[in-house]
Amino acid sequence: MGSKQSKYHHGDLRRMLISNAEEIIAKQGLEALTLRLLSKRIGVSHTAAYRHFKNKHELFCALALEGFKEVENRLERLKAGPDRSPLEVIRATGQVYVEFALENPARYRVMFGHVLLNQERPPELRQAARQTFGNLLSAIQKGQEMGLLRAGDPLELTSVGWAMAHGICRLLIDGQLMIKKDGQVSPALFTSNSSASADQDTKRYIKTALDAMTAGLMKPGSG
Amino acid sequence: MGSKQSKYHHGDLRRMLISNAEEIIAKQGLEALTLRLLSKRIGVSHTAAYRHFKNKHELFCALALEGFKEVENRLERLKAGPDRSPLEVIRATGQVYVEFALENPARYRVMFGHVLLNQERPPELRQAARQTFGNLLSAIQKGQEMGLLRAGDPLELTSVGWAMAHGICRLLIDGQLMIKKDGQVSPALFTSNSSASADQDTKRYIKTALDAMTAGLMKPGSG
DNA sequence: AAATAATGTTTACGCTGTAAACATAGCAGC
DNA sequence: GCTGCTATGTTTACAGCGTAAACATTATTT
Repeated sequence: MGSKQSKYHHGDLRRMLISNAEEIIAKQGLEALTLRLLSKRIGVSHTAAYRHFKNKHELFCALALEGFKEVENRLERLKAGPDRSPLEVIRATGQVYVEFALENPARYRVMFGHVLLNQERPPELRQAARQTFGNLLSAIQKGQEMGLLRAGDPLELTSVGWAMAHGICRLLIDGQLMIKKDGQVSPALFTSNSSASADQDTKRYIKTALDAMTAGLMKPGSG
Repeated sequence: MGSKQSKYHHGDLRRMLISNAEEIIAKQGLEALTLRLLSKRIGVSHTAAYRHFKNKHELFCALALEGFKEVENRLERLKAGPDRSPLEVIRATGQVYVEFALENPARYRVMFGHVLLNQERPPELRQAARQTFGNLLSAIQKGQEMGLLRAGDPLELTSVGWAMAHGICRLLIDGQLMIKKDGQVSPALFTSNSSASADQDTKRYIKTALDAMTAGLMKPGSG
C-alpha cells in the first residue's frame, strides 16, 4: 500500500473520493458532483470509483454518513457542557442543526433531502440518523415528563420540532430567503437574482425562528 | 391553427408540454421529467420544446407558475368563506399549503425547492410568488395589530411561519416521515425501504404540527 | 512460485440538454 | 395570387452523464 507513487494502485482512493466529493458539493453545489469530474479531479479513470461504491447512490450514502457523524460531534460537545433544562437543550440542538446546514448546505441537502430515500440506505447510515434524531427525542421526552411541553406521542412531537428546524434550514440554504442589508427579510422568489445576505440579520432571523419553534413545542399556556 | 391534423404544426404544443410535464412529475417524480421523454410522449421531435421554452429551466418556471396559480385559487376559496380571525386564517393557510404539497409533491418541489433559484425567474413568476406570500403576510400583520402575535418585523415573522409550514411539507413529501399504521411516527431515514403511511395518522400529525406552528407565532404568554 | 483477490483502465452503450442547420406552414403586404 | 417573413416544426450533431463488461496490473494468500 505504498503511499508514494505506485502509479496503478492509488492506495487511498475511497477516502479521496469522499473528501473530494465533499469539496465539490461545498464549492459548486450538489448537481455539480459527477463521478466523471470527481475521478478526473483525483486523476483516476472515470470508472475507478465503482471499485469502492456500487453506484452514485452509495457515494451519497457515504457522504451522508460523514455528515451525521459531524452533527453528532457537535451535539456531543453540547452534552459535554453544563447540564441544561430540556428547553435549552432543544433550542441548542436546533441551533446546531441550523448552523451545520448553513455551513454545509449541499451536505445537508444530501442528508435530509429526498436524494437518499429513493433507494435503500445501508444500516450504518440508518443507525447514525436514528442516533441524531434520538438526541432531540430524549430532550423532548424529558421536557414532557417535566410538564413543560405539549403532551402526546413524543415521536410525533419530535417530528414536529424537527420539521420546524428543517424548514428553517431549507429556506435558508435553498436561498429562498433574501435577508437584505437593511435587515428586511423577503423570499428570494420575489426578487431578481442578486443574492446578498447580511450575516448579522440572518442571525436575528434564526433567533426569532428558534424562539418560535421552542414556543410552539411548549405546553399551551406555559409561556 | 387547425386543431385537426396538420401533421407538421402541432398548434397547441406549449399547453401540451406543460400539462404532460405535470403528469410526468406527478406520477414519476421530478427527476423523471426529461425534455426528450416529454417530447416523445407528445409525439413530437425531441427539440420541439425549444420553440416554446428557452431551456428546461424555463419549463420549470412555467410549471411553478401553474402551481402558484393553483395555490392562489385554493386560498381565494378560503377568503370567499366567512370572515375569520387572523389566527384561523394563518392556520387555514398552512393547511392549504400542506394539502397542496401532499397532493402535488413534485410540483411543490419545483415551486419551493432550489431548482428555480439557480437561474433568473421571469417577472410573472416572481409576482405570483409575491402574491402567495402576501396572503400569509397580511394575516400576520393583522394578527400583530390585534396584539395576538409576536411583535417585530412582519416580513420576518411571516418568513418564520412559512419556514415552519415548509418544513412540515418537505418532510412529508420527501418521505422523511414514516407514519405507520399503528400511528407511530418515525423518520424514514431510520427504516428500511417499505413506505406505508396511514392517511388517518398523517392527518393527526399535520394537526399537531399546525397547532405548534400557530402557537409558535403567538405572542408569548397569550396561549 | 503460482493462484487468487483487489483495484485500477479501456471501451462501449444509451441516456441527457441543447446548439445549428434545415423544412414546412401560416400570414402580411403587394 | 404570388412573394417573402415569421413562427414552429425536424434532423443532425456534440459533449457530458451513469454504468456495465472486458481487460490489466498489483497485492495477498496459499
